[in-house]
Amino acid sequence: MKRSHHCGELGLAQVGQTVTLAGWVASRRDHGGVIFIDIRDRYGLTQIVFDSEENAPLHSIADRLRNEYVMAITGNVSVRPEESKNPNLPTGSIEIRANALELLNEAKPLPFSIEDDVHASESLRLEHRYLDLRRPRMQQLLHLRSQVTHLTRQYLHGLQFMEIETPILTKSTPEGARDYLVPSRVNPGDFFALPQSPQLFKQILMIGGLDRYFQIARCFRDEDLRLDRQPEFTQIDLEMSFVDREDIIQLIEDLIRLIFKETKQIDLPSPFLRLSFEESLNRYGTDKPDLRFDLPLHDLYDFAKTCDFQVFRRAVESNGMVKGLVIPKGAAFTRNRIDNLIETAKEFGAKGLAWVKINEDGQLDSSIAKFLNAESLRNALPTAKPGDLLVFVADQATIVHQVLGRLRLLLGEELELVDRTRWEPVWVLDFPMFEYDQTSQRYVALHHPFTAPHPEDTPLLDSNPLQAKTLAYDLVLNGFELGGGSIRIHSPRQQEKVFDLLKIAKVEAREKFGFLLEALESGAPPHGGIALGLDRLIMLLGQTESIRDTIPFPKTQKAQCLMTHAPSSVSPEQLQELSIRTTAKKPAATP
RNA sequence: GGGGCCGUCGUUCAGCCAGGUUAGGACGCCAGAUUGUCAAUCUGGAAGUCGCGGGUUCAAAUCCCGUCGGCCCCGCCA
Repeated sequence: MKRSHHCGELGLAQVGQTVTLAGWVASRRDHGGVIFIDIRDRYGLTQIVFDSEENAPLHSIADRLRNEYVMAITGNVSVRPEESKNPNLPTGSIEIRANALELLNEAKPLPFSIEDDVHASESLRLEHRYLDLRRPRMQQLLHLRSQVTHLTRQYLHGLQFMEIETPILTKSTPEGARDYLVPSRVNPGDFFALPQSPQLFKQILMIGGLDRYFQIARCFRDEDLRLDRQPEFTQIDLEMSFVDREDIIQLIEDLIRLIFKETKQIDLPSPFLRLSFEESLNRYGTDKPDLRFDLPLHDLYDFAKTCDFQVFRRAVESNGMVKGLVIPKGAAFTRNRIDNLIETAKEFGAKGLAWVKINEDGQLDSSIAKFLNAESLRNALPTAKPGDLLVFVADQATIVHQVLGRLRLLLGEELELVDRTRWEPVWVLDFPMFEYDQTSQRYVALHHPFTAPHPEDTPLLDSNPLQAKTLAYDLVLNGFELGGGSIRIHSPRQQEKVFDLLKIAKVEAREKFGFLLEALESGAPPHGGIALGLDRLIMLLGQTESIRDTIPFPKTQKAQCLMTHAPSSVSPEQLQELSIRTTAKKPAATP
């Protein structure tokens, strides 16, 4: 029995036809003389009727059907009695009156039932992912993912991009994330690394004259997991020659707008908003701002400089800052709630959190009342209204931004300031080239060491590297970093200078990136590119709360696969063949 | 490496704070009934070493310590 239709397509138009459907028993309602079976496949549900008066032998076979049995049925498409139509089901105005049934497979009782509002815990779902994947919601997300990669390929192919694969077994590089290592059997003691990104290879491709490259690239980073972070993830990775920053921004904006329009009928703004790194940090305390709500950080430098509150004055006098949030209707917060807010601020790294309530009558109620001059506070925060709560953090800039940036997000959620129907893409531009790392006493690249500086900032590499800005760009959507890229350095002299500044010794640079430096000396075109996090894009587009829902077989927070139980120990023979001895306490697997 | 929440029939929860009945509900499962359901219904039934180990106690799901696992966060993620 071969299926003639799928389970989501039959309607009144097919009434009278004999059809064959195949799928899983989604639900079974046994009324004695008549049995209703919902048959499910990827496309939908269709109700099958087994009537003992019409076909007694078949009815008694159907009596054996249980949830998730796999079957094929043949029958006639019939109009349902008017009062039995189901408006909630796309196929709800018809049913199939069965006249043949082939039981293709049985299923034992399941650990959880296949339904969209899952009651099962996520670990149970991951352990039995094959069942979880039968849920329409999971299938919908994977379909969305497939649609997005298809649109991307179509769009980029249309623009003369070539899809090119880069190695999965590659070279470990210093800096950046921890590498996943793969031992080389034929080179005892040597290791491949799985790529954190195809960065170097795509630059080499440009030098190779391939001009426009893209790849739906799997990337690996051996770092701890988060809600939006998996150790293996997928990037829409591309690189172009003879382009400037604007070309790439345009190209990506068009792609993202196309994806949102085609898959969700959402019109994203054109052009996307842009913020400099500095503006973003000053206003939102982060370089990945969620712009679905306002609640900006207010600078209180002038107020702090002249106020009587020592903590504030000392902060600005020692190169720190004082910033605050104006929390709408916050004056109604109980003392307890404010205390909790202070605790949270401390957890985020603040030494404390000063607060001022502006009561409805305009009177101030504050933890620092005796130091406050109401007049100068009003001047400093003209937008603050009666009924608001002001909170302040005084510290070094990084702390102030981190604490207030996170409080902003927290309050945005708690006070339901976030408009979930809004989509706020924003480019964050002009990142500094370097940060100074106190622990290692050296500069570190904010983006990566191949990022080109602004042409007008090039002299700063010699005079004041921390002031130099790059031609990097991050695309942020609703507070999630969707991707980032840059125009790359194509001059070998400039690349060496950056390695020098990063204190990557010449020998080391030659050893790790020698092929790149050499390639740069062989006629490298100006080039640049970007990588977009596909999983996060699907997570946002699909409006699901975890990146794991967008990946068919994700890892748990301990980077394990609950279904296959990977990673696992291997036999001593395997290890010996690879010239590897482990110091782990765990015994090796027995063969 | 650190902080927080959680772990009880197949599943999901209650019980734990204040130790003491036969550890209870719902869904699922099994059997029977049932010709218009679509969360079908009705009747009956089976099902739990309370994550694991140790301790306190006359007595531990409950209190204490450790450990394992899941999730969220910090660090980390150029």
